[in-house]
Amino acid sequence: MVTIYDVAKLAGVSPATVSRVYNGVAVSEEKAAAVRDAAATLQFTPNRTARTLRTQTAQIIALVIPDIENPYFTEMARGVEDVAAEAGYSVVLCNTDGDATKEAGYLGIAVAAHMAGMIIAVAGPDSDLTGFTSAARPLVAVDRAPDAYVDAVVMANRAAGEAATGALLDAGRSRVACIVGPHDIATARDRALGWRDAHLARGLEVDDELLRYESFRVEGGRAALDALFDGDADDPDGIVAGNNLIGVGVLQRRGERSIDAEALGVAVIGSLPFAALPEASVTTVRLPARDMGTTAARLLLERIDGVQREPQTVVLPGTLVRAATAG
Amino acid sequence: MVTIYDVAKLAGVSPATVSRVYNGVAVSEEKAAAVRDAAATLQFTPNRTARTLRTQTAQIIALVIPDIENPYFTEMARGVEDVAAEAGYSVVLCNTDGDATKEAGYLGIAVAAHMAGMIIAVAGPDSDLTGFTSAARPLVAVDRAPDAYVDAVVMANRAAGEAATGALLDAGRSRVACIVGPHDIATARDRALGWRDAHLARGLEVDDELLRYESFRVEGGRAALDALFDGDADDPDGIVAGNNLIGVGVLQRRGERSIDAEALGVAVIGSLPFAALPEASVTTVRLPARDMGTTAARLLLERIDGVQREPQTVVLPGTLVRAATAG
DNA sequence: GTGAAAGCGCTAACAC
DNA sequence: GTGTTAGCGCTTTCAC
Repeated sequence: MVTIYDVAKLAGVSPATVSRVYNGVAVSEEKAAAVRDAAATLQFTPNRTARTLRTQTAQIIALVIPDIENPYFTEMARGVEDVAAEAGYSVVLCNTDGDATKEAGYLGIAVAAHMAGMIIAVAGPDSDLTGFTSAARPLVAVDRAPDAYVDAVVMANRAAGEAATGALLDAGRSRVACIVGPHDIATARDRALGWRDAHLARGLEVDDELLRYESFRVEGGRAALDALFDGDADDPDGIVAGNNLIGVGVLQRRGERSIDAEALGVAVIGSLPFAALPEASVTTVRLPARDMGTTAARLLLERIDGVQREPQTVVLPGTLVRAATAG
Repeated sequence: MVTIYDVAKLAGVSPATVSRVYNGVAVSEEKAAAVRDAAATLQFTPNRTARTLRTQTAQIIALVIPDIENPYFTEMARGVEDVAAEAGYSVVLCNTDGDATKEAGYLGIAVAAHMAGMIIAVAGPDSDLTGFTSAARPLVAVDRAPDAYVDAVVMANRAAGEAATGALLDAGRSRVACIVGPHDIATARDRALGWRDAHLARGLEVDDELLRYESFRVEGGRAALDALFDGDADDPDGIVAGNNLIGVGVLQRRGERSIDAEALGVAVIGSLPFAALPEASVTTVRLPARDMGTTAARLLLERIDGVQREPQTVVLPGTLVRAATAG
C-alpha cells in the first residue's frame, strides 16, 4: 500500500504537506504540483480509514428506512444519494423492517463507525434516536417526524388525504372509505384526518366504519378492501388508499373481485411507478419522494458543516393528478 | 470515548487481554469475566475504525447494482442483507445507474475503505473489475456474469425465455414478439435465444422482425410495443417481456392503446410485485431474486473466510406461472 | 496465559 | 509556508 510517506519522499516534501494538498490547506503551487505528480505516478489513494480514525468522522451518511422494497423509499434514496455524492459523501442504506430493535442496532453502528450524519424514516413510536443525537451527530428525519427536537422533511399528509378524498367526492362518490397504515404512525393518522376534512368541508357526514387502520403494505390494502365489502355495512363506492402499496393491494383486489372502476373509484396517496396500468387511469396524489431526499440531504450537509440554527420542519406538498377516466 | 485501555484499567488486566476477549483468543475465564464486567459498566463499544486500520479489513460487504429503483434488485438486496447481517457484516448499497464510470468510482471506494468483499451486478460490457480483484478482494458477480474469472450467481435466462415464449405459443399464439434489454448485455441476448429456442423446438419459423433490443426499463417496453404495432409488419398476438420493467411498460401501453388481452397475450420474465393487477392475470416466469442474493452472499462469505476453490457459476431456474385467464 | 510495545496511515498542533 | 512529532484505538508479535 502506498502512503503519504511514499508520496512525500518522491515529491521531496514532508508528509504533512502531502496531507495539506489533499485537504485544501494552503501550499505553494510549486510543491502542490510536485505532490500531485508523485501521487499520480505512485497511484496513491488516501486511506479513508486512517483519516476517520484520526479525525473521528467518516464521510458517510447513514440512510435508515423501514422498507427498502417500497419504491417510495428507494426514490427518496436516489435523491439523498445524488446530493450526498456531489458533496463527496457516501451513503449507507440500512433497512429496519419497521423494527425498532434493528433500528437501534443501526444507530449504534452509525455512531461506532463515526458516520458524519443520518437521515432516517423512523420505524415507529418506539424508535429511540437519543443514542445518536446525544453523541452530537447531526440527524434529519424524513417522512415521519419523530417527537424529538430535530430537523425534519415530511409530506403535507393531511392535505394529501383531503385532496385524494375530495377528488372522489367531487366526482360524485358518496361513500368514500379510507385505508391507511397503523394508527400509531402519525402519517397514517394525518392522512385519515384529511379524509375527514374533505367530508366536513363539503358538509357531509363522516362514517367511521369507512376508516380502516391497516399496514402500509400491499396485504393491508387487500385485507381492508375485503373487510369493507364483506362487512354488514353498505359497500363503499370510493376508496382512498393511504399509500402506494395499499393502493396496489386495493387495485389488485378490486380486479380480482371483478368490481368495476365505475362502481368503485380509487384515489391513491403516492405514486404507482410499476402499476402496469394505463397512464392516468387512477387518481393519485403524487408525493415528491425524490425532493424529500434531496431536501433532507441538504439540511444534513448544512448541519455537518456546523451551521447553527433552530431545528426546522420542511413540509412538501403533494400534487393531485386526476384519472382521465372514471377512477 | 471509552477505549480498551479504560476497560483494561478497570478490569485490572492489560489492553491486549481486553482485545483477546473480543477476538475469541484464549483467555482465562476469570479475567474474561472481569473484562466483560468492566466493559458493561463502562458501556464500551470496540472502535471498528481502529480495528480496520490495524487489520486492513472492514466487516463490510459492498453491494453494487445498476438500478436501486428496480424491485428485482431490491429483492436481491434483501437476501444479501439477511445473510450478511447474520454473519456480522454490514452491507453498503451502491447504485451505478448502469454507468461504468460511477461503478469504477465505487470499486475504488470499496478498496480504499478496506471492505471485505463485493457482490456486483455489473453495469455493462465496459465494466472493469480488475481494480478490485487485483487487490485480492473477494468478489461475486450476480445476475450478469462478467468475462472475468470469478464466482457468479445468475438466472437460467435462456430457459426462462424459452418457458415464457412456450407458454404463449402453447396457448395458441402464432406471432409472438420478444422485447429484451440492450444487445450488449448477455442476459438480454440469452433470453432472446430462449425465445428463438421455443420456436425452433415447435418447428415454427423465427421472424427476426419480432425481436427488439431496447432498454431494461419501463420506457423500453412502451417504445418497443409502439414500434411493433406501428410498423409495416403484421401485429403480434403475443409479447415476451424481457424483464419486469419492460413488462410494466408493455402492459401499460397495451391498456392505453385499448388492446385486449385476448388480442395480445403477454408473458413477463420476472415478477411484478407492484403491478396492481389481479393475481395470476399475467403469465410470468418468476426469477428467484432473493435466492440469488442469499446464494451470492454465502459464496462471498466463504471466500472471505479464505476458502480456496475454483470459481463457480450457480445457475438459478425460474418458475413458470401461467395466467389463469387469457394472458 | 499474559503484558509491553510497536505500528496501521493519517492529521493537527507546534515550532520554525 | 513547511517540517517534526505525537497520537487516534486497536491488534499482534515477542518475551516471559
